[in-house]
Amino acid sequence: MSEVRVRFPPSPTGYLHIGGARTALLNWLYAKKTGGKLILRIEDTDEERSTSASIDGILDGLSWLGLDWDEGPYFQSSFADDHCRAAQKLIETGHAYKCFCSKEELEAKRDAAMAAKQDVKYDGTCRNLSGEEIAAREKAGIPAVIRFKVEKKDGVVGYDDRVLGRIERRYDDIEDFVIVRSNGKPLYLLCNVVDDIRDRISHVIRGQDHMTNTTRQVLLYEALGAPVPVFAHMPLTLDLQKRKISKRSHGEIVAVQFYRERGFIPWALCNFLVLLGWNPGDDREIFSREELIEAFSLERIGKTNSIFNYRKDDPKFFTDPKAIAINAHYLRTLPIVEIGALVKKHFQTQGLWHDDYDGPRREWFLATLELIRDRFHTINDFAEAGRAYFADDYALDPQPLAKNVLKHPELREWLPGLAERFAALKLFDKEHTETATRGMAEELAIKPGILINAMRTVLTGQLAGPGLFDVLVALGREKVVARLRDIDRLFGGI
RNA sequence: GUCCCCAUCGUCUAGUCAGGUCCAGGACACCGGCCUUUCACGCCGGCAACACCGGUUCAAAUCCGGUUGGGGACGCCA
Repeated sequence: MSEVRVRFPPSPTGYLHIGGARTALLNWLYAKKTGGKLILRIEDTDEERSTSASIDGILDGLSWLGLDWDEGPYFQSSFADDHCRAAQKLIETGHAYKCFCSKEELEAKRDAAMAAKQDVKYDGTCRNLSGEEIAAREKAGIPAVIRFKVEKKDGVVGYDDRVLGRIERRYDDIEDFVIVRSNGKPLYLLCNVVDDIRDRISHVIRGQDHMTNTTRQVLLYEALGAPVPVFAHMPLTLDLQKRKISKRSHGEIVAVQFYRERGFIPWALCNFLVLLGWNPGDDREIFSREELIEAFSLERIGKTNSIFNYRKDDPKFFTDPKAIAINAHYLRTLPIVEIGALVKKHFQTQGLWHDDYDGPRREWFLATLELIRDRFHTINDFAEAGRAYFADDYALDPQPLAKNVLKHPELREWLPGLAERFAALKLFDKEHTETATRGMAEELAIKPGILINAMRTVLTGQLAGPGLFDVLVALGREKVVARLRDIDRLFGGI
């Protein structure tokens, strides 16, 4: 068995979206699994829509996801000569011909056929022009495209799909498709095959939306005298209305970049994406890289399209709930130093980072992340719901403020009083702060919960959080005392 | 209209190739309970699906046929 070589060939016409990321991921996994190579090739032959910003975005997205490649990025546009030579060869060997039908004519015919609910295949007008007829048209300066000449014969062309099984299509059902534009630029169908041959691609893993391309491309491989690679068509990812997910209709929610901005852990996103249309055959759903590579196989890719369960404007879930759940799982189970590294990056962009956190305060920093991470869903939560641990400009959630603080005006006395007790404590630790708090509640003949819940809200801005006395220790005496003394500011507005 | 693919809980899916161990298993979400000064985590429990109709068989989610439904493709886009 020769070397496995797979490729990811994005067209740089937008950002990397999760469908593309999923394709890249599966190719990457197969390469890793087999010890093969992943080739990255930018398919930029549509010069009008290709942008360099898009190329950067795709490369950034892949890097962020941790999907590395072994060769490339190659640029399809730099192999234009190969593509043209292949087209020329196809004409010379009788596998292709020039077609002088105008775009307008063809469009008119196609529209008419569609309207009449007829088949819309090319009618073969130029298929059998004589040498003289061709010469005459060329002399007259009529622009021509090059079409592939599909053999007129009974039978089928087919391939053995590693996911779907044997796929066949009758020659009769395949029209003479265009492989070179009238401006001389070869089209995707041809370029893609020529590049895959040159790059010695052994397995083509791509979406089911390419299935009709594949049968035509098999014809090209054969005409070009090249071995046909193994194909594996993966199911598509659809939205709740069962439409293909796309930037145009779904916006940022399908962009890898969006998940990066919202505080996703890169591998968590990969883990979620691989489960859309693949499973290991047992009940596992969480995989380390190594585990996933070990478990992966093309045969376990499903045949059924899956739905990306995202509801626009859902107040509770900003994306597919399962994606969030997987991310949250990683957030609370990854080694805390890994979380620390991710939080550091985010804090740096938020102006919350202090170099101390990598130095003398490192232990405190990591312990605090450990304390609060259990109820967070994304890395961004550390700077939002967790802000009070790292800065003084944290927001107070109005709901708990009303419920836990403003409801008890006596807290204007109690909390500063408690602050003084804390200030006087020999040791500011869990045990002593708890004793002081409960002691005061007893003296006041109130439930300790009143003081505890009030403190949680005042000190963290939140309704809920870790055990309060852990919070006190994490914040440290200085901040706790200052925030409790300053209680009046909260009542100022009433 | 033509061609191709697909069809199990709301969603992701196991089971289908080698029919019985499946009155269908897991996960997410949802609902209830335990734990807890709060919330979350964790644990326990619940709700919830074999698209339909025929056929084959002692036996069908599983095999066969049809119907319906969904998706994809039908560009001088990739």
